[in-house]
Amino acid sequence: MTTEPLAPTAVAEQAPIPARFDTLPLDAKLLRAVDDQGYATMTPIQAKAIPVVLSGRDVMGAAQTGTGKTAAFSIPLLQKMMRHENSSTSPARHPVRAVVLAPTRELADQVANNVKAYAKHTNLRAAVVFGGVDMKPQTLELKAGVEILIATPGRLLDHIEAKNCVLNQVEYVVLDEADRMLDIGFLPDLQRILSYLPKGNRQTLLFSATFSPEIKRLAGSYLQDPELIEVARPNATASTVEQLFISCVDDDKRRIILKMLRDREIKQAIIFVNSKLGAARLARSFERDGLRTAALHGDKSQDERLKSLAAFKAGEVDLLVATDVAARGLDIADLPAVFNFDVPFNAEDYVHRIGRTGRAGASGIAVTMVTRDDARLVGDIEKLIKKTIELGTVELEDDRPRRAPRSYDADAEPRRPVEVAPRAYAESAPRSAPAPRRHEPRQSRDPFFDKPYEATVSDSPAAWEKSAPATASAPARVSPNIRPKRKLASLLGGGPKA
DNA sequence: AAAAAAC
Repeated sequence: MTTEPLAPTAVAEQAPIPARFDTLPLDAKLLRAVDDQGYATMTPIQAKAIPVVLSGRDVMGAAQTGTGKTAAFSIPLLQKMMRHENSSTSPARHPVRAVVLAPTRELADQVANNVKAYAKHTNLRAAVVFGGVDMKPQTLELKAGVEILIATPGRLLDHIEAKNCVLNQVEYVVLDEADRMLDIGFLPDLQRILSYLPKGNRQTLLFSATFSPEIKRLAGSYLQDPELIEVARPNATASTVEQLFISCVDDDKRRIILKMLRDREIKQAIIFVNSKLGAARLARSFERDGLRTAALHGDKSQDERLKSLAAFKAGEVDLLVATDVAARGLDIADLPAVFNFDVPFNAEDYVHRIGRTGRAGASGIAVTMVTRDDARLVGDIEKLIKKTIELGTVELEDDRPRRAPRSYDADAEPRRPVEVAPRAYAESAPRSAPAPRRHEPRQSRDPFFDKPYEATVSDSPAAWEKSAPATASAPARVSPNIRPKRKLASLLGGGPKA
């Protein structure tokens, strides 16, 4: 019996070599499309789920945000459907065989674009239908024949009842964001849709990053002999997202966000709020601050919604102020940060909101503004994700008379008193180098981004202006990521109105 | 306390 410790190298964990897509029994047309997308190796959920979906089993799949769930169901789905692939132009030869449901229009659109990309070398046809836009173009597409139909529930029912599509040959049903699709708000529509599908022989696939025990139980009644695939504990947040709570008062939220954007040199961020009106107002406020801002919420026309999202994805705006319409599924490449201006009412929504950053292995930061009234919601979140999140404060340089402090934990024993000045979170940085952590996208779209920038800890507009590198050739910049349309001093002077 | 999803 030896007690000799193993050499460190001997116990060092060998990272498993990720399996490649081309080791799977997939048609060359699909492998080519996957390769076209730039993917070679599978994520854990893909490696586990694809063979099971191919085997024909029902699946309930849980994996963290940003780990490739869409590909995990759409690639094997297409593979199975290719067995009856045909090049006929007759609509009758292209009956709807797969229905994919998503909880928001933008997500349905995104999923459809993904499915179309994977299907592009096949003869399978995919289409998306969602509300808020003219039905006619969708109707024409449906009548021309579509094998894979991606939809939001309401508009799909509209088309079914208008007899624009027939679902009596559907073999596959996918619920993306399945726990949302099964919750009380969607369940009636979902059940009606399912009532139009043939009984029996159907493969059902449920995917989400969050599954409550109740939803899991409910989901079981929609599945036959399902395989439960969990590559992480359900409700786990992505490990690539650094999370932070900031104890504050309502009046300071906006300026704290501005300060953190600047101190951490955050290029782009989604700011989540709990109401449509709040989103519209906050977006206007950031706009007045001179920041390139777009709003995304359900009171906007669908045209405006799609434009806001497209402008944000294109980097034409830096801030997207959104309600929970943007909480789930949306894939915005290399988004460096998410702010919760309001703590979400549902802890699950917190997981999804912060999952807009830190996707596909990129790093991200998620900052949640917490007031005293939010104590219970914060508790719910930490319980759900089984994690305690660092709670800090951000000092604003501020001469204004203040109301009595009402920040979260103001009276309690400070839980984790942290000064969120730039250096407080640079754990890896030595004290002598108090540089703020930078959240660089993998590919910088901003030629100014890597320019040296002297961070300041001041929140005063005057100091903010001073820190801007002004040259004759380049316009004055307050930070590499925030481009003022007007002088900030004239905008921020006096701070926000109560 | 809200949002989302059909017209």
